[in-house]
Amino acid sequence: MSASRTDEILDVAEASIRKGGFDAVSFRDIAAAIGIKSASVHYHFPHKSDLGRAVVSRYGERLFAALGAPDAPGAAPRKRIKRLTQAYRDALAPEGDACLCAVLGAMTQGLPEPVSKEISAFYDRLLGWTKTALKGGKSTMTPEMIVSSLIGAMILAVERGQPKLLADAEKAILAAVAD
Amino acid sequence: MSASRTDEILDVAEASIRKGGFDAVSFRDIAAAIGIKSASVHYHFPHKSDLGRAVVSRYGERLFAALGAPDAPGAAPRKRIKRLTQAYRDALAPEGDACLCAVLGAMTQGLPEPVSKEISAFYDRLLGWTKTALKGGKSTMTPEMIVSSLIGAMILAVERGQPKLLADAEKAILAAVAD
DNA sequence: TGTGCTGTACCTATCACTAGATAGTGAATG
DNA sequence: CATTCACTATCTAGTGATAGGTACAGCACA
Repeated sequence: MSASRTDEILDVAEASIRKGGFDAVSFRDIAAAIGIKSASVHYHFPHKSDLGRAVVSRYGERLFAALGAPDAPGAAPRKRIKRLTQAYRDALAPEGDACLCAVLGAMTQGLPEPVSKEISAFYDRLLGWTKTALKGGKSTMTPEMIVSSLIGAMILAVERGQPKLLADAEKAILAAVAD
Repeated sequence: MSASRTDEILDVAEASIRKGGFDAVSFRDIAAAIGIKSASVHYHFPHKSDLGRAVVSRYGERLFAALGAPDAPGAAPRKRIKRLTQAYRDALAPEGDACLCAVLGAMTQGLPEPVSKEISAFYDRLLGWTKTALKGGKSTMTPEMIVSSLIGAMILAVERGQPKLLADAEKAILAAVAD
């Protein structure tokens, strides 16, 4: 009912990617997980690259919806950046899997071009958001440093099994940003 | 001549992993790259997990050899940490591929257990080295923060095609460490 | 009647992995 | 000295499993 078939497929695909990378996704496994056949998955996403692109795209849409406008009036830079760090902590939360784009960003080289382009667009947008969000305040960290420290913290937090590492990164980032 | 067959295999495997993750490695491709047959690769590394473990293990040995003792007399903490950041920059240098353990760290969940154990041991050792290296000095960054910022910077540097991002991380780390 | 979605059945390619034969080497043995 | 033995490293040939992807039929609903 609730979720469309397309969304069901994307849900399973996203979870698989976050657990084991792009190659961990298989049409058969996705189909089995939601109770259809692999040919039906191909109907919605003819090629695997279509599926990958869609997963990344939806992930981005959701993230930026959660972040809100980076230049929303009334929100100070520190508060905006806090929304960003919070989003990363939320991404880690439920299963202890790494954020989608941390995983895919780590191995863009080996992905189908449509997917790596989509990842690239995601980071274009994320860095742009962060840059705008910092405007009007003072930061000792560049947008790139903020984002990369979140990526690294997430990866190490997952590997070590220590969510605290991501919280530490958040603290360091917020300490570097003043309104 | 120089390199043993085992090393030749590990060279190709490491390059493949760094480009496309663990699943990008195939016995056939490795064999073809060095002019033998896949069955011969299996002779040296019966299972893929053996190969993965060996790649990570050799990578670690080389890195720690380059880092030297973390408590070598006469070397100040700042200088020691600089060796660490330099090692990461060297790892990025030749091909623009990400560091092996950044890639594998990003997706430990989907790896054969022997490989993920080896990755875990690598980070145990790396964090231990960094902790010891910081002794006697003052740092506003924990060992975990130093390592995770290098991981994140390397991943974003590769994705963006901007090696400078890793240099920026180095600067920030060195600024946080005082003798 | 057409459109949207799912099914069955199948394709070819690739995967990790194995059995067993072959050739070369070096040391021990007659 | 010649032979045998054990070992190393490679090959050919093949296994069964799984991958992405396709052709086409059926079915429900408008």
